[in-house]
Amino acid sequence: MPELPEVEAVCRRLREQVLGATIRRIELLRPAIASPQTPDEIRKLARNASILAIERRGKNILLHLSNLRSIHIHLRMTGNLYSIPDYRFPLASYRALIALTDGRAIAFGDPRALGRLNIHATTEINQRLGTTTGVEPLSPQFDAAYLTDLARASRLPAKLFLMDQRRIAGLGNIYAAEALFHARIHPARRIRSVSSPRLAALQAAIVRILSDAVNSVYLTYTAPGHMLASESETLMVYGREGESCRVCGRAIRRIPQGGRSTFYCPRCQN
DNA sequence: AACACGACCTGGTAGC
DNA sequence: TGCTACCAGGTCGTGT
Repeated sequence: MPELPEVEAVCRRLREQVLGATIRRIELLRPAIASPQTPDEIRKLARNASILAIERRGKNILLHLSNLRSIHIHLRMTGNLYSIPDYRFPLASYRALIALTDGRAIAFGDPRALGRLNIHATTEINQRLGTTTGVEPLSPQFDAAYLTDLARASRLPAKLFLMDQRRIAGLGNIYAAEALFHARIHPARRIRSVSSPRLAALQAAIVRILSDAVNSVYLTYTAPGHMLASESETLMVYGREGESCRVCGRAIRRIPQGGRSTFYCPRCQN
């Protein structure tokens, strides 16, 4: 579910609420989310550690601990994290609880249970994420020239190119489709064949869409199952198959790409 | 090396 | 009502 803006919102909220807190115990209500690590292992690796920093990298969340280890969480499709005042009455969708010494807890809610929680040495995690997550699209490093270089080196269709976390980290199915609409690029078009001005427009669209979403999502992304409500009105193509394009009026189309649905306007995007 | 595809999970909804 | 089929914001492992 969550793409970069939602994950960023989760991190900001956690920073406000649990930065500096000490972990008393981690309870894995669904042990498989940590596999191959066991609940015992997870408990031992986090015991009595405090949360010194909370970092987002792409869609990954890192809780850096005082014991040189980090809790690595990926929300996948339906995950969410929020601090709760009392962990004695967990919801059925909770997959893990990080109990804090002050009595509160961080709940890892995830109806589909596809999310992940692991703990490793911080250096180890850094190493792994270094190879699996690419540039931060909201960092200064991500400019038109950077995107153009990436594009010229790829043979992928535009949509799949944007979804590849090793190149650009944080775009998912919704924002990739939206960015392509704003840059007027057909999602099936090979990214390397897109003109430089269009790539510059794409870079600008990515930054603008993600920035806007980070700000609006931060206000609304709280309870589980409550995500795109506020922005669904501003989506131009995602989830709008058969509805008319907000720019030209043509019917929005849906095509499969990489096993997922891609939405686009057949007139505006080419 | 660069794909496609199933697996991993649950819940909601459309259609019969 | 109840069943089935399909869909969902992500990633990984395996196969061609």
